[in-house]
Amino acid sequence: MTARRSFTREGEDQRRQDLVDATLTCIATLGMERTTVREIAIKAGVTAGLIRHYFASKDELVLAAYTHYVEQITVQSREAVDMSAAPLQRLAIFVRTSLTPPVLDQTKLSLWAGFIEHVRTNPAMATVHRQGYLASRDDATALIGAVLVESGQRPDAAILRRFSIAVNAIIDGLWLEGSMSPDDFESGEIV
Amino acid sequence: MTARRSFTREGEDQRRQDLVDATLTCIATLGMERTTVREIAIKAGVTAGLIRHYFASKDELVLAAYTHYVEQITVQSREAVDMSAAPLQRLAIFVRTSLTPPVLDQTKLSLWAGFIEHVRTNPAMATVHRQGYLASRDDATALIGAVLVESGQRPDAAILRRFSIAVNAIIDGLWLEGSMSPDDFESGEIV
DNA sequence: GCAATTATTATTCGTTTGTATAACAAGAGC
DNA sequence: GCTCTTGTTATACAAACGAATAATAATTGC
Repeated sequence: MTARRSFTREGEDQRRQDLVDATLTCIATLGMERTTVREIAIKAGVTAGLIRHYFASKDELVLAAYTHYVEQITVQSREAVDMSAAPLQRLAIFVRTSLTPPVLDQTKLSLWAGFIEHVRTNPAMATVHRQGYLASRDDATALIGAVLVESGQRPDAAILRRFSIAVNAIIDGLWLEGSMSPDDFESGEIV
Repeated sequence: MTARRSFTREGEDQRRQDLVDATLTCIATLGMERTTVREIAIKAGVTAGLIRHYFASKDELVLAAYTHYVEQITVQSREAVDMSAAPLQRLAIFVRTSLTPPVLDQTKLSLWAGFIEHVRTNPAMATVHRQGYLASRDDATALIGAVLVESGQRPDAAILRRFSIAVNAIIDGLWLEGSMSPDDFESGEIV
């Protein structure tokens, strides 16, 4: 009588990844408040109950999604940089990558904002965040150090630290403004 | 039988302000997700039903809270600046004010992040946000323009625009990093 | 092919949410 | 002191949430 939905069994890794992707899409488009397990399930093309089969709780799924998000960012920025040539050029590419789509994107901002609250209150989220941030700053520090060496200066640790913080801050700030009100800037003006 | 809570009648303006303040405190400490009308009511020292007597919906209360928040920021930064002397010094104070407590504060970041989602999806919130942002940039533009004039340069509109965007971005970026991981910076290092 | 396994669907549960309504009591006007 | 207004409390309600359980069908191993 009650015609059941037909379904196919994906592999475990595939399903988990589908659910993580659906979660990220959901947070980015709807915001964290309206990201419910039912909405995630719809986006992933499954029913809500399945989520509990792969993740013990919604919080655990969100943590997995955040972890994937952070990893993706660091991997992407490294991939964009490492094959190129001169130090200054590498730094320029690093900046450009951070300030053009798909990194510069309004939905990415929503994603980021949605995670913030959890980062502040959930220790596991905080750990993931911290590691991602430090990795990103290490990358920036290495790039800047290479530029300084190239220009003949000796990379003093304190100065290097200040430079990398400043570069990171400028990128973050421009990213923030660019993502928040994209209509206020012409294409390419930010870079 | 049913001993009722005793209460006193505050004036209308006072009550509305109390509810707005309680809402801001709630979002800042608990995050937007856990900011419920009941929690707000507890923080304001009233029962949940009263909220509907002053605000047609929770969304309307959140909008009122955001409006108050934006106004407070612009007023505070203007108050800190306008009495002082030389243009360059005024700009320095403007920057310093933006990067020291109470503006630089972890809970302020939560507040800000909590509002973001609503700004993107709620037109009324978007309007308030846009006006606040433009006002802030106008202030920065005026300060920078004065500095340029003082240093003998003629304030070209395009250059001025770029400078003010850059200053705003740096402030925002440093504010972001300082608010997010306060332990990573020594006191005063950011400024 | 057939039986065992388990990934997936379907349904249910208790709680919490925003909102609506009813009951009451504090303060104002006379 | 009494009545009237309305700010405030208390209760109720439907919807939605995360989670738990039961039922079923797709796949695997033989």
